[in-house]
Amino acid sequence: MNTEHRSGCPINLSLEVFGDRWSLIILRDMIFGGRRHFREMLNGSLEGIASNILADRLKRLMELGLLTKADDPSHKQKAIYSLTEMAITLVPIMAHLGAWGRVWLPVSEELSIRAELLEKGGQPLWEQFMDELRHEHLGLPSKTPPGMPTVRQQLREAYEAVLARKAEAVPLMP
Amino acid sequence: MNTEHRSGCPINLSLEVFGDRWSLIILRDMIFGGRRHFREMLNGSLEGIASNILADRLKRLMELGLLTKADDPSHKQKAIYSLTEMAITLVPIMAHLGAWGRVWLPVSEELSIRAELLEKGGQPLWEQFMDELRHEHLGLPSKTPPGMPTVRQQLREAYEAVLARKAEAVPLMP
DNA sequence: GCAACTGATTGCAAATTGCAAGCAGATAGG
DNA sequence: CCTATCTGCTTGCAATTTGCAATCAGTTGC
Repeated sequence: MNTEHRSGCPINLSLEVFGDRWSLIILRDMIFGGRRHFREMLNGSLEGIASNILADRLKRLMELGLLTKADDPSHKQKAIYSLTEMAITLVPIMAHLGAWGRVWLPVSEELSIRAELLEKGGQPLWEQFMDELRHEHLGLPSKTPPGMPTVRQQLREAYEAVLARKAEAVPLMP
Repeated sequence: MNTEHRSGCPINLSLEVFGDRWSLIILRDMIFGGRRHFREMLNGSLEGIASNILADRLKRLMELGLLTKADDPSHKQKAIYSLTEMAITLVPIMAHLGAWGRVWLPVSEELSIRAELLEKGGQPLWEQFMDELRHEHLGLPSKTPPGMPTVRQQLREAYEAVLARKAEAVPLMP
């Protein structure tokens, strides 16, 4: 890991970690999209990341301690990437970034519904989400009751509801 | 302003605004360091920004609507840069970034004391700080009582207290 | 007059990015 | 088997961005 830092300022050091155009996008897809494999991230990315950049950033994020990599038992060449606690605690920052972008930037409705939900849910929802991520990526026991819908499910359903409503309002095949 | 976006996702759009190594550093120095002039930012920057990059980013941040520029009456070639409301509402994000960096990255004590104070103060302190920034940069009437120390003063005093304590513990000139 | 200061700009080498193609090994279907 | 597809990842190359030093013209204080 690179130990040359521009300064010891917390904001600067945070920027050195994900102050580029791709690192946070990758983490976003892992956190909110549940992606764990190279191809999933490569093909599922809305923004169209290039494979060499993805490989480079995954390596870098591992060196920085935000991700770990393990073999996937289902396929000998498949690797599963997991978030570390360090990355999971980015959830509040993601929520704030989304909330800020929703106010000031030309977001699309279907892609911003998740940010809206996350903003309205506030700290308690973020805590529940981080708990779920710890269960999913670190194998910790989840505190979420079995019957309760997961945060990712809630986000997904809200997203699909918007899509359905838009499809009805402006039908592609009347 | 560039209108080509990679996607309408709020997080992506936010990253397109300050997903680089310098934009947020400049805003940090303006917000927390109170810098308003080109030279102040150029020479005062801990991280050593180059003048062409600074000029480019100031221009870009103006085009994006985060900064405005006005003539300084005291010097015909001097320009004063002001934060817009859009930039002022980044304070909570800065606070979270600082808090995260303080936990996970090798921050220096004297530079992280401000992040610690901002974290402990929470939303109420951020609101007061944003109110002060609106007064300073937008000319709005401040709601802060006259006798009350400003947030920037508090941050500055805490920073200097740490410096003084460290100087005593490890004196340069015994 | 002149040095210091103002917000920049320029030229150039180095690093980073984006894109397409290609890689070897693993697996699935016929 | 045999081939087609999938796996994570690498390579080559052009285009862009960055970092650094030097420079600029106008302004100010002395």
